[in-house]
Amino acid sequence: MGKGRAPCCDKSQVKRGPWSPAEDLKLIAFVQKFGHENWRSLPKQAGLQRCGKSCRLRWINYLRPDLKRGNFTVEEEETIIKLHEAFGNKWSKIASYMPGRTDNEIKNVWNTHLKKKLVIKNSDSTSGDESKLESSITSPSSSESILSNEVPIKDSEKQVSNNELVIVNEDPKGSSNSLSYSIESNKILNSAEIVDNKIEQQHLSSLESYDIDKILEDMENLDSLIEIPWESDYDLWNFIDNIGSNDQSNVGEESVIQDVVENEFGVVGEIKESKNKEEVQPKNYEVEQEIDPHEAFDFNDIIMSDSELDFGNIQLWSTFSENNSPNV
DNA sequence: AACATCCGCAACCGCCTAGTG
DNA sequence: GCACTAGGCGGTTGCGGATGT
Repeated sequence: MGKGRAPCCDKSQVKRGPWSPAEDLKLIAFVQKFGHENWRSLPKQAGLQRCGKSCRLRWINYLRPDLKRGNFTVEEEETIIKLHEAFGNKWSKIASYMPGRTDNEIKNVWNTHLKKKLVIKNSDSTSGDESKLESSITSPSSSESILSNEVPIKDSEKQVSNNELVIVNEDPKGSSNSLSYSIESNKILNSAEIVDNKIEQQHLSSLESYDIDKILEDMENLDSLIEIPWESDYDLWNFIDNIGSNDQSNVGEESVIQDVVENEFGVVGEIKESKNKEEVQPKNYEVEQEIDPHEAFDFNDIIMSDSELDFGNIQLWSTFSENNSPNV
């Protein structure tokens, strides 16, 4: 071995830059089936021309099903500020106290919003107004649901609006361990997020005096409370939604994607009404380059019955069972 | 309308650390 | 204790959309 650190992979052999939907699906499908015990070997096995690190990052920061997505709430921002006071730039540490948020996301929010805000706040501290920080990144709009993943919470923890329906079955014993969720009218809502939000609100309300022990305790409880379903990704779904409605390129791959979507995610028919057809091409996605089929694993392998799936805590929106109201 | 600038965020880079032999 | 590997982490970059001129 020569001097210096060996590169984690051969940069000339791997694709870089934004991930395509097809790459995402391959990664998701592979991780769902085989897990990610070895990121280094994963790309080759999954038929991805990506560095293992890149796959790991993509999974952790974007594809992981338990990600919350959407804008940060004022409470979350305040939590970040408090945790940053305690831990400094230990983003992963901070992220560990904020389920559904990634260290990268928190880091970005800090660098782009909160740092500036704190500077302003400090310079204005003579004004004496120590009221809550006004969130510049929180969209208050209640008209968004699936797009922003900001799901308004009603007292009953059930959300029924227009064509959207989420059923949250509360355990009559109060353990909150059983969740059900539904997809109606081609819209998907993340019920776990509703519960997540509720718990977080309780959790945050207990944070007034910033009790780290309390946070830790809640976090432990959180792990046992929530089973998180596959969370829809707007761009991905939007892309998939429009597969077949545009040009006829990559027809084979599109049909595979469609199969995966229908068989694995339990979604049939249109996924979402596109408000604006100019949005058809998702932001930040590239046109997928063909991957050598001899290198790639057989995509059909990943299309399996629910009984074959064992994702532990990570669960896709699996095809509904006979009674059409699956329990997670 | 065209161009310049700003801003947010996904992705990359390289160092650090833990695990293993 | 050392060498090596892979995963994790924090800092940084660069693309693309939003906004300003």
